[in-house]
Amino acid sequence: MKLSPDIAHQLVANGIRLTRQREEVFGILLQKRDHPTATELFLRAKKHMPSISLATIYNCLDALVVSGLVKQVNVNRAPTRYCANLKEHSHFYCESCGTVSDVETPVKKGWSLPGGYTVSQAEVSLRGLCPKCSKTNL
Amino acid sequence: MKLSPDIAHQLVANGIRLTRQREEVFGILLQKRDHPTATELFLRAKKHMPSISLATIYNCLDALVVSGLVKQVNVNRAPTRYCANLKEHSHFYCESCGTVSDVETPVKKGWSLPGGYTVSQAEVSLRGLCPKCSKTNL
DNA sequence: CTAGGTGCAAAAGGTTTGCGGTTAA
DNA sequence: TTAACCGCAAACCTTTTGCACCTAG
Repeated sequence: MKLSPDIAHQLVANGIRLTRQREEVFGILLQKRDHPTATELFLRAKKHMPSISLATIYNCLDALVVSGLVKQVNVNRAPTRYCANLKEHSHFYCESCGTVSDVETPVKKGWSLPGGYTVSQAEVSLRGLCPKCSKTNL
Repeated sequence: MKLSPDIAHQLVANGIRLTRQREEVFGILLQKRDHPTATELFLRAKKHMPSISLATIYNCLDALVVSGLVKQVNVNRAPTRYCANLKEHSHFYCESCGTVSDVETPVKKGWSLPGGYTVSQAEVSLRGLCPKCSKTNL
């Protein structure tokens, strides 16, 4: 997992230390892009680092989010999920199999909002059936 | 609060009973369109119906959401909020004062998603500064 | 060396569940 | 009448917090 240089740079730029735990969490997020929850990350991290604690997972996630390496994704009525894809994209929650996948954002750039609102962040959440489940449900 | 005919029709169409508690919860949602959380709804409902319980608020919300009278709104890392505005719109979360307001959806209809995804629901969540806070922060 | 991070355990919300009594239809 | 619903309390799950020990810089 040769990612230290990148992550180190980003963390240092935000005055945050690089620790083995943060590397581990970030590495997992890069490995399998399935938007795990904090608890899922905890279980996976324990395989390589049995002594890691859930509180540390949350701490690491905060550090990674603050330094812009990771984004939070919220799906209705479900625990927060995390993702390391920083390109502009939307999240698609499959109502059949529950997976969350990145999809191309079906909207054009240039958000103009009447009424004096200053937009700093936009998130598009989609729900429906993923390609796999669309076929199965025929 | 003369809303029984509408709500009754919608509920009955979904095989759900009209109860005083559900009327109360729906009424509150219509009164002050500030996207309250379940706990906020509970506190407001208790003023007119002191014996109502939080579990009932959740039950009522489920019934209202299932029957399409109310929508759920999720803001990152915050409790679920509810809204009775069924027109197409987005939600704007003000990072300064924490209010959630309905705003015109800055995207055009006709979501076309490549790759075989079937979209059943789309939600656009925006974050930033509301008009009031934009002025204050000058 | 030492500020910041880790691990543990306990607490704090938000939400769900089980159950005896109540009520809309 | 009776299936659905209510209120209560306990359970559940995610997330936060406090604190002693540890470690990256």
